Parts: sequence; structure tokens; C-alpha cells
Amino acid sequence: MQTMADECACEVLEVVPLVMRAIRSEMRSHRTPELSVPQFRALAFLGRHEGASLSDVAEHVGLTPPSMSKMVEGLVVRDLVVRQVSPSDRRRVTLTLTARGKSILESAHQGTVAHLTEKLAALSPEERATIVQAMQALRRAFASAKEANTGIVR
Amino acid sequence: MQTMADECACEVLEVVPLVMRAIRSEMRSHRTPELSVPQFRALAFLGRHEGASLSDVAEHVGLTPPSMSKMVEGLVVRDLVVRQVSPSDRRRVTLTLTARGKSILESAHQGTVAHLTEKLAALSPEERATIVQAMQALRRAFASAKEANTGIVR
DNA sequence: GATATATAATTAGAAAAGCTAAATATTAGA
DNA sequence: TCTAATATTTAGCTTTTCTAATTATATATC
Repeated sequence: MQTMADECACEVLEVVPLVMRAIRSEMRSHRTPELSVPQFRALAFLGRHEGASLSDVAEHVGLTPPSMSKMVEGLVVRDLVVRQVSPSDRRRVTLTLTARGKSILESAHQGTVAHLTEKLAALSPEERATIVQAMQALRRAFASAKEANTGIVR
Repeated sequence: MQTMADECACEVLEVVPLVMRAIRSEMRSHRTPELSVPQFRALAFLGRHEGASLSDVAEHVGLTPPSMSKMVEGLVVRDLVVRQVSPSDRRRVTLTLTARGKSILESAHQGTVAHLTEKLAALSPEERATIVQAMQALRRAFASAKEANTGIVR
């Protein structure tokens, strides 16, 4: 059923950037956490994967290692992340959230969720349930593909 | 039903950036069209709204007028868009796609849709139908809010 | 065991894309 | 008519990203 999948793809292609923009705007307008979307994603990943290496995070966020290195530098300076040389492989850098990092992450998450929740309040409970289902399906469709979602494409 | 809306928001906040990254990667890997996501959105909007003004497009894409002005300059130089002073209101600039613009837009659209379609093929027809419904609901929730989605947030 | 190759992270430098503030041109209103 | 508002552009800056090259460490080969 190619047509159906195509229609679905078209919808996704139109709506996802729209929602993404709202997320970015919201994060920008929050003066307290002051995290960009990639920074937020990096912290969120570290929240879920204590002690991940720089390249692990880079791959997840979709940045090149040099860009991630620069970002991490900023996060370290702001006392959100701790950078340690891995004892087992001294080329690797092991990253963990500081207490402050955890708290900032939590607050950024709360703030953005609150904003999205406000928007979603305009919809019916049924529509929100549909969205939850759809997000879970999309996550399955997009989360696995290793090569395609690294962002390091050229 | 705050909890429900919150859960929905969390899902959106996790999944939307994931899908967005896939879209960006795909567009980047397409050497032919070489359009950024905002450029693509601008062209797509012009495809649907012949003769829209610069600020119309800026608002839709979520950029400030100066940024859009710069982007349009690039699109004009690359012969994708024609810029004309509106006869009715000579302050306004009227934008239309060139034949080349239409063709580039079409090809970028095809490529990205094909890529998304491929990913979505892993899902069941029911799941895809759910996604279509969810996208339509999200569009309503996020497209209408005038102040919040202009990207002009501060 | 020495040397060559590969890998992880960083540094350096440049490019892209966005913003704010201010300038310009035009229209609408008092 | 004169003032205020609107649409776009210009100018300058900041942030974020990239590529290329460097450094340090680990692995593999001879």
C-alpha cells in the first residue's frame, strides 16, 4: 500500500518541522535552563546512559565529534557535565551529569513539556491518545536505523 | 486530564527531534536539490501559495523577516524564486517559484518522502493510519497559535 | 618487540544561518 | 499635510556547525 505510506510520509514531512519549531521557540524563551535542542538532547542521553563516551553522544545527537567536543566543553564549563578519561581506554572520554546538570535537565524538560501540554490541551483526549500511539510507532520506525540517523551522512 | 496531556507531550518531545534528524540527514545526503529544511519549507509554502509576500513566508517558516530576506536572496540568485514588487502595495515583495524552483522542490520532496516512506514501511497500515490522524491533530494544535509559532519569541 | 595503522578526542579555522537594531520606502490615518 | 505604521532590506554580530589537521593511545603486523 504505497500510496498510504506516501500520504503518511507527506504528513510527517509537513507537521514534524512545525512542531520542532515550537519546541525550539519554547526552549529559547526559557531563560532559566538556557539549553539548545542539541544540548538538551545530549543531557537527556547522558541521563539515560551514565558514562557514555563523547562519540556515543555525538552519534546519538547527530553531530560530528569536533562539534560535540565543543558542546561538551561548554557543558563542562557550566558545570552540567563531568568529563573523565576512561581508565580502560585512555583515548576515550567518559561523560556524566553533575547534580546541577540533572537539575537543569529536569527543569528544561518540565518547562518544555508544560508548553507542549498547553498546546495539546486544545485537542480532545482521543486525539491525544492517537498522538501517543503514533509517537510510539514513529519511534520504532526511526530509532533503530543506525546508519541513517547518525546525522553524519557525507 | 493533565497526566494524559503530559504523557503525550513527553512522547512528542522525544520522538519529534528524532524524526526531524532523519529528515535533515536525508535532505543533506541528497546532493541534487541541496536545500536546507527551512529553504524546503519556504519553497513548499510558495508552491501552495503563489505570490505570497516575504513576511507570509517568514511567518510560515518561523524566521524573522531579515532572515527570510537573506534566504530569499539566495533562492533568487539560484533561480528558484522570482521576487517582484507588488503593484497594489509597493512595500510588499511578491514571491513565486520559477520553473527550476518547482522542479527542485518536486525532486527534494520526492526524495525525502521516499526516504520516510521506506522507514514507515516497517509499520503496519493501521499504525500509519494512526500517524496520519496524529499529524493532522498536531497540525491543528501547533499551526494556529499565532504568537507562539512565529519563531519570533523574545 | 618495533613499527605501522587505526581510533578517540581536540584544536584551528572557516562557513552557514539565525538574530537585533537601524535604515529605507511606502501606505494609512489624524 | 504631517505623523505613525508597515514591509523589506542592510549591517553587524553571535552561535553553531563543519572540515582538516593534530595529539594521544591502542591494536595489529612483521
